[in-house]
Amino acid sequence: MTEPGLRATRKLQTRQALLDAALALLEQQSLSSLGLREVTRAAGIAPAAFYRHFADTRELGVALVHEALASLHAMVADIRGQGVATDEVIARTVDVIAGYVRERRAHLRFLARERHGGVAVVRAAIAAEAGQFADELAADLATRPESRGWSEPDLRMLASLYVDQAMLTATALLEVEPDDTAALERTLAAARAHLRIITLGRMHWLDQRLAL
Amino acid sequence: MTEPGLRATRKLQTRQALLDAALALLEQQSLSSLGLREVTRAAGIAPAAFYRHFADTRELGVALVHEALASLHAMVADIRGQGVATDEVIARTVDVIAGYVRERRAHLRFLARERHGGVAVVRAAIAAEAGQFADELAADLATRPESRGWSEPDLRMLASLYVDQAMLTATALLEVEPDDTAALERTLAAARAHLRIITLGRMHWLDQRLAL
DNA sequence: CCTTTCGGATAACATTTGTTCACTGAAATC
DNA sequence: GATTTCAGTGAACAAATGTTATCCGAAAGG
Repeated sequence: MTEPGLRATRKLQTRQALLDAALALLEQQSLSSLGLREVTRAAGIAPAAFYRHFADTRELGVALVHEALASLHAMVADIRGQGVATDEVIARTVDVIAGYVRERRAHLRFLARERHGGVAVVRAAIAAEAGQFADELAADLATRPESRGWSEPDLRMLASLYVDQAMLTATALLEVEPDDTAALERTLAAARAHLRIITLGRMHWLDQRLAL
Repeated sequence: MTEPGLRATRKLQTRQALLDAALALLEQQSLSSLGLREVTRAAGIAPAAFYRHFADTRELGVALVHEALASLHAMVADIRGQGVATDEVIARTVDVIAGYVRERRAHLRFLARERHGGVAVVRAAIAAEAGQFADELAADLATRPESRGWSEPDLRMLASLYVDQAMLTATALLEVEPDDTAALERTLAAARAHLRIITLGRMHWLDQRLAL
């Protein structure tokens, strides 16, 4: 394994500057309207230098997807690592989401905006990562005692519901003004209630498959 | 009440041409990158004529929101109008959503894209309409026998969960190729399962408020 | 130490953009 | 029937865009 090299690290620095500048600009617009010159101007480099790192703003968008989800992976691993009781899981999950919204607001806004945005490759990148998340969660759910009797596809289905719901909670939190504590608590309460309904449904999934 | 007038109807026609052209263009990009000239070109009128109808492309976006949701209101009223048994509701709901995706694909894609998109006024317009939907649904749920014992805020919470889930199902269907029947059926099955979990959770909401 | 590599700067280009202004001609008003 | 209203045209503008080619200088490699 070789050293990074001085030139390579400098290159990574300006690449990061481009990503940071783009992320800041994307709080007020979407990727398909993000201009190449706009980004280089904000990053403090010449327009032509952009091509040393990305061919497109679309390609830059894909890089942002991976950057945004790298930190999220670690965070989720944190929850499922420690074995918590079921009644704590809901509270802890919502707290973790809220913390992520607080700390990585720009990243999350980008994901929410581009998940159904105008750039196909970015949509695909996000969908792939979200699917992987659901896979990981399904594998984790399979180890829990509550999942006795659950088929593998059903667990995957449940996991995707949780992932979707987490994303929904996160985007709802994005709409809340960060210092509006009343609205924040209202949103958090709704998120907890939604999770509780899903958990209740999960508990009774095997009760009466045909009776419903 | 006066007649529409010949000139007024002609104006409405070109306005509609602008909306149609914009909607077509927005299948491959998002509103914040939609150009005024681009729209007028596709609609077949001079760029300057745009200002006779909208001040902005943002304003055009808001008009599109209302156009998209007008037809949806009628559709939802259709479901809740006829009293169907609970076990049919899930199947019918998913069918209606699937039908809407088939018939109003472009409108729905626009809504999904701009719900968290880069244009604040459009986001606000969509959020307002979605909230109204949840209100209507909550009022409808209150009349049903299954809702005995539910508080009003809890019904509102449940309604918003249903609305969110419907939107999620619709956007999932948008990602499916229209002629890929296998993928379509897979997506529909997942949607039905998700709805069933929520419905099960709803049935047991009052069971054990504190036990969870 | 000399040569190659390569991230970045500078300058120029053809296009496209939003907005304005004065205009035209047909519908509406009196 | 004369006059006013007004949706749409055509031309012009300054500004901004993506992309290319050429050059510079420092790091990397021999």
